Amino acid sequence: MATPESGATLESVATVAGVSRQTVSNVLNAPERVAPETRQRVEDAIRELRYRPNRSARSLRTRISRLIGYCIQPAPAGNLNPVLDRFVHAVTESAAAHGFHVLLFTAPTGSAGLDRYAELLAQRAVDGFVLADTVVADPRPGWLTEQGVPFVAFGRSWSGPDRGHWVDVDGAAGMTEAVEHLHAIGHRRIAFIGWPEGSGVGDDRVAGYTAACLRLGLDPRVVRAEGGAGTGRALAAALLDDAAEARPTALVCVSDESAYGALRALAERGLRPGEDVAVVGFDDTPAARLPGVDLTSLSQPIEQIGHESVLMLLGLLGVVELPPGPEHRLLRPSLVVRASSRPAVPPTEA
Amino acid sequence: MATPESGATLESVATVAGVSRQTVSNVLNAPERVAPETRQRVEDAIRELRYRPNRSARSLRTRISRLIGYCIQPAPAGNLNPVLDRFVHAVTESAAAHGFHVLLFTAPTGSAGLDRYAELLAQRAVDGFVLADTVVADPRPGWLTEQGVPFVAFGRSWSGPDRGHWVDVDGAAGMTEAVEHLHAIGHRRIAFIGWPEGSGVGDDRVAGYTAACLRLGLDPRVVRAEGGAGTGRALAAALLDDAAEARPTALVCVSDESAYGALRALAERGLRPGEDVAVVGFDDTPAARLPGVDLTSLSQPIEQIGHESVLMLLGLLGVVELPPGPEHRLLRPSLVVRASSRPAVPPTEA
DNA sequence: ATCCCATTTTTGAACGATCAAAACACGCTA
DNA sequence: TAGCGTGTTTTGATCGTTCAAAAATGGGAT
Repeated sequence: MATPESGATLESVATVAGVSRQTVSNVLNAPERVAPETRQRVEDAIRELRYRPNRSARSLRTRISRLIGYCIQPAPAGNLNPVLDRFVHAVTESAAAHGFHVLLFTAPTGSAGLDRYAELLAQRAVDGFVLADTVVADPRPGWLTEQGVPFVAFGRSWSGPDRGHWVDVDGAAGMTEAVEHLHAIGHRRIAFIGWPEGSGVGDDRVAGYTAACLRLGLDPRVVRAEGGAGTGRALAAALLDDAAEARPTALVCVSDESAYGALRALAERGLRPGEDVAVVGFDDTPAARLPGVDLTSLSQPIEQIGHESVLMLLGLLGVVELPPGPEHRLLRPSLVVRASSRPAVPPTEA
Repeated sequence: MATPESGATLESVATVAGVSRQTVSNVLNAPERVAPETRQRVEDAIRELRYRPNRSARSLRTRISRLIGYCIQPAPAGNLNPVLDRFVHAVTESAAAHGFHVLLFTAPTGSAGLDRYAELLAQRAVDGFVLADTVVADPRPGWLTEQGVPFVAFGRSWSGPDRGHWVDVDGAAGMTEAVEHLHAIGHRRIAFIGWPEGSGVGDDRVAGYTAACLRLGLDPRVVRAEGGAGTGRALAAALLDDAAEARPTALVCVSDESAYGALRALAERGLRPGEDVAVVGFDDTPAARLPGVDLTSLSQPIEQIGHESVLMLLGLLGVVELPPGPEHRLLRPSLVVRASSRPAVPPTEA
């Protein structure tokens, strides 16, 4: 019948191979200690019985669960950010390569959610955490550091001391690249549509834009407001309704969402994206590549971030040797040029 | 210092409370067997020591891991389906209410991925599975049933015998509601933009559309092709370029993606959605509610599906008593009416 | 033949919980 | 007083693995 016979244990494998428990265990955990011939016999028995070590038993003895905790925040309604989706996938995949799995849980945001982390630790359900959705003044990095819990965050801690290990995207570098691209195809009046000061991520991106402008001898022009597509539309509208000689020929947006708003503002004025006014977003959301949208955007190397986060965490856990680098990694986003900034009939320059 | 003192065990709690291990265990698992006064003393000790049962130890003894396996498929590039995101969240939340957590893993699609499921089972890492992304001829329900593994699928098995427990959305009912809505606001020539025959989900939706048309005395008109937004645009274009008296006044689309394509076809012809031609989609993706899109769509009760899936699975596991219902639940989507089908200046009818 | 050392294998104990059954306490009846 | 039944608590065994230390094995040197 060849049922999977999930009842195989170390003991039963040992019996079949004619050795003791511990020898089987050694074949799995320290093969070099076992004589080659014995090893072969044991491996055959393992295959024959389809043996897999029982996770709970192993975890009980070693105090390592081989599980990584990952908290999914309640997604705000109408959120079209599939970035975290890809991130989770990458984390899961990278973890699997080392026999680890991801344990999902939910928790309220802010310090109210710390209980859930504490609970999992007390139960010894996880060995460490990967944090995403980190926000300004996030209590988690500090708390976890205090507790001595291994963790890696996707996103710097923007306020307070920079505690713990993290991997992040260099938003400033990305925006600089965007400005340089626009400059290269002829644009000279490039404005920035951003968020209010105080959001770490937003400030980082503005900084990259401003630096690039200054370096290229352009006047930085930044407008800011709280919000998504709706706000982007309003901010863009104001810029586009400027007198013709002051009106920007290119809009760099802090996010794809703002950029969608900006595109709408263009459409309402009969302006063609890419031809009359260039638009660049950030995140490279799936909608950006839809026909008829075709938004130039900065793509985050999400898969790599997930991979590096896991590697860093496994390093902290002593599962792999920690690469010699620093406690953090800053990865560059890559500019994906589409129609919204391409054809570049270069605007006539004053 | 009040460190979390994660070293508390049954034994240490017992010592503090002046009772034996087993009594503490009983307080947790069968409180009615313990004298009220003793119980109080034990509960105090538990609080004082911040004791939480060690998951591995418990799981080793009881053979229940309190983990639910969930496989995330490699998302196809450019996938803008946030439905599964919400589903995972709902599953995680519902599971937490019963002390369960979700274990994420990845696996290739098709029968090549079954190994990963087998591996987790052999390790006794999970108690059962929640399946999503079920497709036609999905090998998983059959295999899991054969193995006697508890599982619940989001989505019927459309081909072969209907094996196992599932929760699904009644696509036919949704489409019927869409047609009735369009009929009520005056439309008489309602066409359907669908997928080729053979996709269970697509066929279900067409069936609902056709049934409604016949009941209302309308001529069903179905066009089909493989694909997403691009295809939707092409199919809609063909319909809209019909002679005026044959041209449909409303388009019911098998998915929001097709609907976005259809909207684009309208725009290219200077037709206003909702006023000249009504459009209805399916899924209520976030983009549907964007200003300037405003697509009427059928919203799937994802949270409820997640919740019911977990409940059903826990029933199979004997954790909660199985509700008396059948092996499956079919939930109705709800129609969210937006501008693309609203103002209904009713088209003049022949 | 004896002893020593390095290599390989085996034996008890432990991880922290629950199960099954035994022991204890107490009031009631015969 | 012995015996019984009910309610409460404790004791020993066990789940499947790994750790630590002990035991066996096999040469080579003395």
